[in-house]
Amino acid sequence: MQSIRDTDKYLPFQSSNRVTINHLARELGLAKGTVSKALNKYPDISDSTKLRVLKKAQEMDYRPLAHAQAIRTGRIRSIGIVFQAESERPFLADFLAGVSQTASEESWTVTVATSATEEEVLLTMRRLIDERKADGFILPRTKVIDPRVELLRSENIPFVLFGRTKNSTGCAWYDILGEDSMYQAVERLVGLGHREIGFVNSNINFNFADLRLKGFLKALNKFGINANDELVVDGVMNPDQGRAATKKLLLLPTPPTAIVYSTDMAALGAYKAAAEFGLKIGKEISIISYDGVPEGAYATPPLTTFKVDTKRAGARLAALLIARIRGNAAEMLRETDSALLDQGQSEGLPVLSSSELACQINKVKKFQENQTTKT
Amino acid sequence: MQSIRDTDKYLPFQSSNRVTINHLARELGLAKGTVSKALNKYPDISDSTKLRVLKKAQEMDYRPLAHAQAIRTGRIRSIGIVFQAESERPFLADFLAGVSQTASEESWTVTVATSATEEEVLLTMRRLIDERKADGFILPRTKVIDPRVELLRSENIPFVLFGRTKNSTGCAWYDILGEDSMYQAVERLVGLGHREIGFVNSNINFNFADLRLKGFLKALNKFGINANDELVVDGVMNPDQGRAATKKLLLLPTPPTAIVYSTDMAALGAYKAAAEFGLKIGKEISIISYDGVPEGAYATPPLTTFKVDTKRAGARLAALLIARIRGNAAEMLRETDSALLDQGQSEGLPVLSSSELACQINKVKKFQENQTTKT
DNA sequence: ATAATTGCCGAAACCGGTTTCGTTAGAAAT
DNA sequence: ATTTCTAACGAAACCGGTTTCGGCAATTAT
Repeated sequence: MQSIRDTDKYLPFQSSNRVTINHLARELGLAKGTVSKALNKYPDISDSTKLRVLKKAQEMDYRPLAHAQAIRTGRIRSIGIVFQAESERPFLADFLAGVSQTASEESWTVTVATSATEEEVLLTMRRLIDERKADGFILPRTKVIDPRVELLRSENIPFVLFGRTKNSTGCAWYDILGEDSMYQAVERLVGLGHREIGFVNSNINFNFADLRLKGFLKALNKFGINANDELVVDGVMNPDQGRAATKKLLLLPTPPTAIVYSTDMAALGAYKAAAEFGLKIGKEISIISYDGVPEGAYATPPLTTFKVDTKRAGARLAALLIARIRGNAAEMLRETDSALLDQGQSEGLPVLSSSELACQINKVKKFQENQTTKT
Repeated sequence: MQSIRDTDKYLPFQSSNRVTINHLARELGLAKGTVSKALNKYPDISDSTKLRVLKKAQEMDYRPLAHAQAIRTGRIRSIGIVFQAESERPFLADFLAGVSQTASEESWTVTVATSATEEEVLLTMRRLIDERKADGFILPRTKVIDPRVELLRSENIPFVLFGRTKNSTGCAWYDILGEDSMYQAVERLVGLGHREIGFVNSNINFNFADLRLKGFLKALNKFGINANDELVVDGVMNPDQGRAATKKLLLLPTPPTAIVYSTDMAALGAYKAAAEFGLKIGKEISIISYDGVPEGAYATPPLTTFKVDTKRAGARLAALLIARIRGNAAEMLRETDSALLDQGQSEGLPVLSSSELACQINKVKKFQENQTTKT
């Protein structure tokens, strides 16, 4: 177990010429309690005194110590975010920029931590709660059933979800309607003439995966394409798995001429799978995905994807969380947004029918098998 | 100016079943001061009492409030990082993972903020200092002359640089020897037969840019290639500028057959420039760069780059900063590492000589000019 | 004119820790 | 036996804020 406190000696505490509330009070000839109340806009302080105090405070550049306030108020004005490492890479930078921008505007700060496993995430959150390093949490990557929500609910700590969840009582959230994007992706592909459309989904433990699948199926239904279980793969979280999933779909007797991916990370694997079969993306096989990670724009051909404004997401989440901590009801703090199509060149008219595609893939496969047996 | 405190009402402070030092003391039948001293390993507490207190503390799962300690000690056990938005995107995720991992292990936390401009960065740091939200700072992207260093030095706040700086008195740092990588890049290109080698550098305000240029020039000198000022461009910070810089180099009377880029972000622009001139990267034009951002691996052909272990960098920086805050001398806290070659396919034997390359580029240029005048 | 109310501020308690200083008991020294 | 140390702990001050409570003066109601 970690030691309760660092035992090492610290740098000598600088005598610190900080302006404290005592300095202010002395300078103003007021009791420090009065100064505090004036700054905190208590109703029992006259407007003239409030103004005088405020002016002096600015003049002396007084800023209260966050942790000195916290000891009484219990609030440190800090937003907590615990990331589970690796899995959320593409988001992070813009997301944090959004969060911390809003936080800064309100004189709040952002406390981040990363943990390798879900269990460690919970432990880290517990530590942050116990040490009061955060007043509330933003929870990225909501799961259908999310243990973090249970923890925070039981501890009565405010939180906001990035993504909806199954049991939403007491939950505030911000979410992008990924299911709509999946619907539009299918709509677009159908419009181009595709009829056999595959779907590569993420791990269905994540709530967004559940929703995106629903959006995909809804579109199939709408456009009179009967859903084929074989054309849906899930559990795909990275390019490697995306490559495998794509190959699996392409090796079907009736392969899809177009594939929708629930994330760019999965879709990036399609480029490698396509290359293995000698297929040109945007020609023999069309793909559309979701997220708008920068890697997609640098792939050849550029990936057509539904771009999420992650910075805005971070900003909104921070605002919602602060509102939540200030006592607004969770039910009033729910927002959604839409992802916007970022047109690349990874989808187009089907140049091959499904059976022609199967034929060509078979040819390449045979050829490759010959190659390997020869050597 | 931002209000000194939020005036809004907060959620009612939960009565909080936290175990405080008072509970512990009562349970043990000791004075709370004694308990505190035992936990902090004061010499005037007997070993048996220390042990008894420690056991009870673990048993009751006591964890001191960070900010309650801070009010007396002045230390909140938090590492501050202020990013300047946009410019440092590729690093962030892994970097933060490294920082926060080390921080967690020591029961520290990480406070991050982002600001748009350099000025705002300084203001944000000042706020974090004044409110004591951070005990020290990690400074990413060191400049040759860095105002953040001045600020922290004058305030006597501990800090660690990611990257060296000109005036290094009192500075601790961790850095990757980018100059060595630039040297090796040239060495590699010369080995392949290139003699006309360009260099696209970042903004020379950044210290790493200064060093990388030196490494590049050192290699030219070593391999008997005389440096040509026209072959060096600087101030390139993103793909767009990288494209422009690449075009500029390729349009020279004697264009380089290979170009070294100080960052991947710059090199990614080369793909577009090459496409415009109908040149294949890795064939007619060779490029090598530095950083190892994921976009590079998904470009076609994959970018050959010197990959930096950013997570390790973050981890080491956190460790160094904590050591610094604990009073170790800055001069003892200096580490460097090397980037490792991540072999792609963006460099190869020169298939065209410089003059042949110039010829081909001219042809394409003429053709394009005809096209535009026609329409 | 007196009583009740209100506006406004000071005094002091409080938050949960850390640190200083004093005290006591037992051991060692004389 | 008395004095002197010393080890080990308690009591209380302290850190920089917030919040409760009480009191005084001026206003309003009766």
